[in-house]
Amino acid sequence: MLTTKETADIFKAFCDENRIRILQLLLDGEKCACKLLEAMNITQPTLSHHMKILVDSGIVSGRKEGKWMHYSISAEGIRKAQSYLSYLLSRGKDV
Amino acid sequence: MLTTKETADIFKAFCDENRIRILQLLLDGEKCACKLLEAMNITQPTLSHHMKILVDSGIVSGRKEGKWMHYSISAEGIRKAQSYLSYLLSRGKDV
DNA sequence: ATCATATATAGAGATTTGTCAATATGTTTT
DNA sequence: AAAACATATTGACAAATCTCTATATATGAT
Repeated sequence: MLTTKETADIFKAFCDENRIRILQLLLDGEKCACKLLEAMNITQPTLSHHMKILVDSGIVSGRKEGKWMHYSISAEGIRKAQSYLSYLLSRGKDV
Repeated sequence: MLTTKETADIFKAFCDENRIRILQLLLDGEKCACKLLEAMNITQPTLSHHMKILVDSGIVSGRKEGKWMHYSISAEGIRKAQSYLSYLLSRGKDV
């Protein structure tokens, strides 16, 4: 079971538009930070900032290979978020 | 299909600790704003602010009855968030 | 060793978000 | 109509977040 803060932190990964775009880019598989960077209209340090939030939250996993960082969506992280939502649904009433 | 901003807005509902606590309180069913207020250590305007975010995002639905507002978790809203996560999983690789 | 490249970190400014006190709106009771 | 109560809105301040420039670190190539 997650704490209130842990839960909020996981979902923080999804509440910035640039991070949603990054996830969109990762949908078709692992990508290098440099590829993400050229696809987005932000500076390199800003990308680095967002990748840190995504990785720390467990939603994305990073793999270092030489001087490149390869990022991909982490099924395990997504499932953690999913199970919280299921938990809410399991007892929520309405519609 | 949701826009980037719509997606981010839905998840914004979950990224504040007080809102997670509110959802926790709503787990056992509909509650009046006054009940939420006495269970939480925030002022009435602050609660009102958070309820607006939760309702606007579709995660919670509100029902007015006389002078009371009754809030409950909206299954439909939760499902929208769930389906975005499923979408990420459907193509994400890794673990 | 030096240089070039990829990424991370530090620090500063701008924007957004959360919080409160004060006040407004809407509803019920007297 | 006035008073009492529940909730919403406004406006101000504080804290958190996003973004940038400058710089540091790490790796590979010359």
